[in-house]
Amino acid sequence: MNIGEASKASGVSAKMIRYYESVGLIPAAGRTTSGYRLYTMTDVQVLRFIRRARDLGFPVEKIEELLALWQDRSRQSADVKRIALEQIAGLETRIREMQAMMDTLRHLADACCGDHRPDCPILADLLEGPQQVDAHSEGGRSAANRSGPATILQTH
Amino acid sequence: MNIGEASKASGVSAKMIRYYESVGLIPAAGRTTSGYRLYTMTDVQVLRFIRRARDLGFPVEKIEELLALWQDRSRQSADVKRIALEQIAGLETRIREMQAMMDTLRHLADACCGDHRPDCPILADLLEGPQQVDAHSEGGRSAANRSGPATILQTH
DNA sequence: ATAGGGCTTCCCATCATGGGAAGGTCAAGG
DNA sequence: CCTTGACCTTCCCATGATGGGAAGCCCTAT
Repeated sequence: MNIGEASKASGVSAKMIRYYESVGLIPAAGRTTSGYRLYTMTDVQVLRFIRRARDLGFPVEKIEELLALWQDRSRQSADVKRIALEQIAGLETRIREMQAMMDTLRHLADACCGDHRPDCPILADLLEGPQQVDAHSEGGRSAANRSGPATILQTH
Repeated sequence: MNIGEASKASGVSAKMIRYYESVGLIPAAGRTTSGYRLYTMTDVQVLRFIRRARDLGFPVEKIEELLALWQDRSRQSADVKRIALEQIAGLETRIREMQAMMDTLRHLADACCGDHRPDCPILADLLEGPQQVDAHSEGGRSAANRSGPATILQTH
């Protein structure tokens, strides 16, 4: 099977298959005499494994561990579960951070009348920083590390 | 004010201040005869604006728009609100995607006994793909584009 | 004068992914 | 046999925001 067919069969782009090979996530594929990579159904299975793990947000580094465990017949399911739980925890953290941003933004957007006038509490907040506007509504400004050294997180 | 002081006063690292200048988010700072950048309190205010917007997850591109609106006295608050709502929508989407991943993972982790034995439903799922295990529990496998061309998203 | 800390620019790395160029290969049809 | 088009190869570049670090200049206090 050429790389294009393996790509279609696995849902992993040819570009990424080469990349995974280059970083050692998968072993170097066999080659034809003319240099074309060759794949077997087993290789495709591995690629599908990788794609599914990526779909669950696992970074390549973790997928390496997962693949190793998969190929280790004497693995302990506890090891797999630990990796999954770590991934869950990471996702949870990032979700919480984004949720905090969203809450703050909603708060601000709600306060902005959004008409032709220039006055805007959103800009005011960005300019002057978090004001204690409203004490009862869940602390007013819990969101997004609004005070302190701000671990800014990747949102793109 | 040197860049170090501006950095401390604004909470933006010197590295990032130079970067923001290089990409045109802020105008080139004044310089001493020896080439040191110089900042005023106004510059620091802009940097703080940027930092707060980053804390809310706005990409630099959007911050450019926000800064332009801020400096436009004839702005319409509707424009600011639109940008904020777009940001909220983007956050919402990413949160939903991650939530779907998390739900799937939790499902799998719950099914994994996590002991010394090698049998592991997590690995089984990654290998064989989404099985219709359980019809009643919210569709069993709604998560993470588990079928179809999978727009894989950045989670790091 | 010298030491130490701050500043400058420039390059590199991240993480996973795509785009594209330049060139070799293969299969089908004229 | 040769051309065409689809496929493959490698290599370089870009993304986005950030940090690390090197080499070298500047400033201030001892």
